[in-house]
Amino acid sequence: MSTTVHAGSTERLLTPGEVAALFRVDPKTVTRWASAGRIGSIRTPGGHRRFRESEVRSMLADLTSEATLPPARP
Amino acid sequence: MSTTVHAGSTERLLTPGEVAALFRVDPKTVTRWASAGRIGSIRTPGGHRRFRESEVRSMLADLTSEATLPPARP
DNA sequence: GATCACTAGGGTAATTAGGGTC
DNA sequence: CTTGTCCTAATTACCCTAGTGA
Repeated sequence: MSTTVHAGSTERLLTPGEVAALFRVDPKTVTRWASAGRIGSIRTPGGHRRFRESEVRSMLADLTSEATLPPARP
Repeated sequence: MSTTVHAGSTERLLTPGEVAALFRVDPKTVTRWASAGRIGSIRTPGGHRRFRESEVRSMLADLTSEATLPPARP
């Protein structure tokens, strides 16, 4: 089947180990995220998982979103 | 110059426990710093926090220059 | 065809988050 | 006002063996 895999697939896929290194977690944890549906995953014919780099980077963009810097007073 | 954050994915991350060990405080205290916006943090999909090593080192450097600087001698 | 690194899967400890209190 | 400690629930880390990927 020649599907339209040519257009938007310039997307780089990351392995569980690579994603784990970016988040500073164990590769098994990344697998658990995929099983829980917290992160999109693509399975190889053999059952291994691959993750979209753009999606992973979007999650990492959550920098300093804890507090909304209140008016600093001296 | 200031630290630019546009390529931050290659940044090494530290766990709350590691940061706590560096500052000699309780991990709970590190969590409070993050909640107060005193330190930047990245959240894993599971809700756990990760901290940038470079930022932590900068804060540690500030502590060193706080009172450990004797009169500079020529 | 054979080798090596990585991954899936399950099960059990260790960390962390969150609130409340001193 | 900041820190340390109490609790419970959730998330994560490390153990193993077999299969997949390159």
